[in-house]
Amino acid sequence: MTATTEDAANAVPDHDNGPGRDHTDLHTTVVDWFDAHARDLPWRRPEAGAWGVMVSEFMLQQTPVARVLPVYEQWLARWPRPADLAAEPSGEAVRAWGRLGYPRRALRLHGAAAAIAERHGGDVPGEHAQLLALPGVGEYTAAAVASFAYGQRHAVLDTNVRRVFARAVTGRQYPPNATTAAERKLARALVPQEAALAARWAAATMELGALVCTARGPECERCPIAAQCAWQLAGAPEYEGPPRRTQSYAGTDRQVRGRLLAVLRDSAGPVPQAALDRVWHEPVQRARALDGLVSDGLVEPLEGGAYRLPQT
DNA sequence: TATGCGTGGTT
DNA sequence: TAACCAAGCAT
Repeated sequence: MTATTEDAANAVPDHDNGPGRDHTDLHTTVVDWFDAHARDLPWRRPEAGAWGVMVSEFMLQQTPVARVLPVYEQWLARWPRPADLAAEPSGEAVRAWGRLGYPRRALRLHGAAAAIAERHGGDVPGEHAQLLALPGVGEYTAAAVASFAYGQRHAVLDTNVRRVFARAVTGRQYPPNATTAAERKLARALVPQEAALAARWAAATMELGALVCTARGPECERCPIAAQCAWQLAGAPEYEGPPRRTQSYAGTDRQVRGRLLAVLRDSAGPVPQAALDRVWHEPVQRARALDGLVSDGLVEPLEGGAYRLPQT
C-alpha cells in the first residue's frame, strides 16, 4: 500500500512515536492523574466482573455515562450472569434497554450472552479473538473487555483516546473522521509494555478525553500533559479538514423506528397495527420503518396484523 | 469506506 | 436554536 495523503497528513514525528521510544514519563503522568481523578463508576469496581464490564461497554457505545448508569444497575441486578440473560427472550432485553438508543445493541448483547453460555461455559471469554467473534463486539469493545476485565495488554482506541492522541501527539484539534492506520499504529506504539500498566493506561487516556480533553471546550488548565501537548505547543490551531458531518435525525427512518419501538416497548402484550399507525403520518415511510425493525429482529409480526417484541 | 442505526443533554 | 456530541458496530 502506498502512502496516501491522509497517511502523510497523520504522520507522527519520529521523536514522538519512534519504535522503542520510552514513554515512561508520559504513562506515569497520565496514570497518576487517573488515580487522583477517576470517576467511581460501577463497572470499574471489582465486583462488576467481566460480565459487568461487557454490559457497560455495550451500553456506552454512543451513549453518555449519565444515561447508562441507571439502566446498567437494573440490568445487572436482573441478569447477574450471561446465562441469566440468555435464558430470556430477546424482547426482554430490548424492553430493558429502555431509551438508551440503538436498540440493536440490546439484541446483540442478548446474542452475545447466548454465545457465551453455549460456547464459553457461561464465562465471558478473555481472549481478544473470542470476544471479537461475539455479536456486537468490534475492535474497540474486544480490546476494552480484555483490558479492563482481564488486565491484558491491548491498544484501546475509542473516540476519547483518538482525540487525546490527535491533540497531544499529532497536534490537531480533532482526529480524522474515520480511524486510520496511522492512528492504530500510534496507539500501539504508546501502549506500556507491562500488561497491568497497559490496562490502566487505556482507562486513563479514555478518562482524560472524557473529563478534560473534551471535544468542545477542553480544560487545558487542568490537563496533566498540557506542557507536552503538541496541539497546545502549536498554538491550538483550528481543525482543518473535511467537515465532520453531523447526522440528521428529524424526519428520518430512524426517528420513525424509534417511535414505533417505543410503543412496542411500553406495551406488555401485542400491539395492533392501528396503534402503530398513529406514530407517523406518512404510510410509506412508516411501513418501511416497521419492515426494517422486523428484518432486524427487533419486532415480531403476528397473525392478524399485530406486532410485539420478539419472544425468542 | 460511507452509511444507517436512537436518544437526549448541551451550547 | 439548530448543531453538536456521547466508551461503535455491521454491512
